[in-house]
Amino acid sequence: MADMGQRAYGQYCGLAHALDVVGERWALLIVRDLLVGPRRYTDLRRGLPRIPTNVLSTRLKALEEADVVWRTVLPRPQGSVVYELTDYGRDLDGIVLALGKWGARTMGDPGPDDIVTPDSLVMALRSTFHPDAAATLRAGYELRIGDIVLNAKVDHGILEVGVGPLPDADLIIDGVSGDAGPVLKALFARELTPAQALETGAIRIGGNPGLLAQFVEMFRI
Amino acid sequence: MADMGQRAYGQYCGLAHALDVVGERWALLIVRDLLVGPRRYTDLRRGLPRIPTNVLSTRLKALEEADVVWRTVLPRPQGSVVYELTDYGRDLDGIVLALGKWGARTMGDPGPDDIVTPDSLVMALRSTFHPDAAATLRAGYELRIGDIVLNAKVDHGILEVGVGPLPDADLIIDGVSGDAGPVLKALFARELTPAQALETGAIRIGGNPGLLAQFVEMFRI
DNA sequence: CTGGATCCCTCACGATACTG
DNA sequence: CAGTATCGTGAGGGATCCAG
Repeated sequence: MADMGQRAYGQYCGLAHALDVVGERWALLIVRDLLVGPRRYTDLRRGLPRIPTNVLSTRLKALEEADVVWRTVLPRPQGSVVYELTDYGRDLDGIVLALGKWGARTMGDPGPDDIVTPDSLVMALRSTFHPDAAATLRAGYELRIGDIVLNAKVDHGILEVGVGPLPDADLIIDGVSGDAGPVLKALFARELTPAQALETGAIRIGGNPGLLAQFVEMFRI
Repeated sequence: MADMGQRAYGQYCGLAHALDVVGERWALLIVRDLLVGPRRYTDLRRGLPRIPTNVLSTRLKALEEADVVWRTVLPRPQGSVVYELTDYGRDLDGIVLALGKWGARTMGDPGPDDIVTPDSLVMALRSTFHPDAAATLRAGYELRIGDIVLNAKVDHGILEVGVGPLPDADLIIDGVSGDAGPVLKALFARELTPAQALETGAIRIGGNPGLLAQFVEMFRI
């Protein structure tokens, strides 16, 4: 803040101010992970392996000062530090989802060093969800992408996604290969039909197979 | 693009890719101005006085390559270069508006060197507009902020804003002083009532004064 | 082990001058 | 008008180190 004078955009404008707050490199990716839930410093590092630790701590401090992020020291038994979004920070939810959806439309195939993280997948599911295609549905899903396991519950147009398994899932979708990310993207972008994905072995399913077609219907890039 | 490998976020994620495209410094401010209309290189420089010219040309090239921006050379009589958004770029409209609205909520008072530009004001009006407060209204407005003149037309929940006067405006609002930006923000944030603004001389109005209260009703930070 | 701080190096950005 | 060229600086990248 103190040294922001030199790098400021010099405009009295809501967008310029927003970019002062969350426009710096890595900031919105930190927010993305915190939108999934409170995270510790080490969780954030794991979710953002390429972020330098000094940048992470600088961003967290700036976001805290801007009232986007909240830093809590858990009393006991761990005394550990937890970062979570403030109400103001949580108001970025729709923006992050929309920007992720916008970016997904021109996302090619992953580079050799590109990774997929649990938190980014949670947000990817949420950002591609079409409530109207789920208006009359109530079901639970478990997704396995590489070694990531997600749970998703749909209840009449409302989607909830989290990290971890769903024991009583109605449908289990298992992206078999290492490139399960592109497979999921191809399904959501309608470049691949569920039938093709099953035939080629790109995915395997468990539970009620009849739910797969509608599942894919609910998500669209 | 060629040298993006080093600076990439290393994540196969829609948001990360969006940030690769429009996440660099100045990029979204360029998009903001282009959302108002096609602009020439010099127009963009005027709207973003603090941007280094090499950064502007670098961004424009990258945005063009990412299919966000379109570069046209007008045939004649001017042969001048015009930048405009592609359909894909125009899909950022809602995101830019939402981010601007989000940022406006924590925007303090302008710094001594902060400026207000016509394009940023157009977007500020659009981002704070509440259609439901204008559902049954049809009216035209002319706003004068410093030496900036804007026109706004409301037609049953639809708002259109542009740069320039509106000869047959139903209401003319004139922010008198040099800090007309904060006055407008105070009005939209409900920190100042229209009556107070008139009494203190912060604004003057022409046309039908009865329209002022509803005008202020339509915009809210 | 978590939650950082510190160091060095490089390149993106900022400022300015200049050109077709 | 629409950029390119040049050069200095500081934010970001990468590795290591340290306190609780």
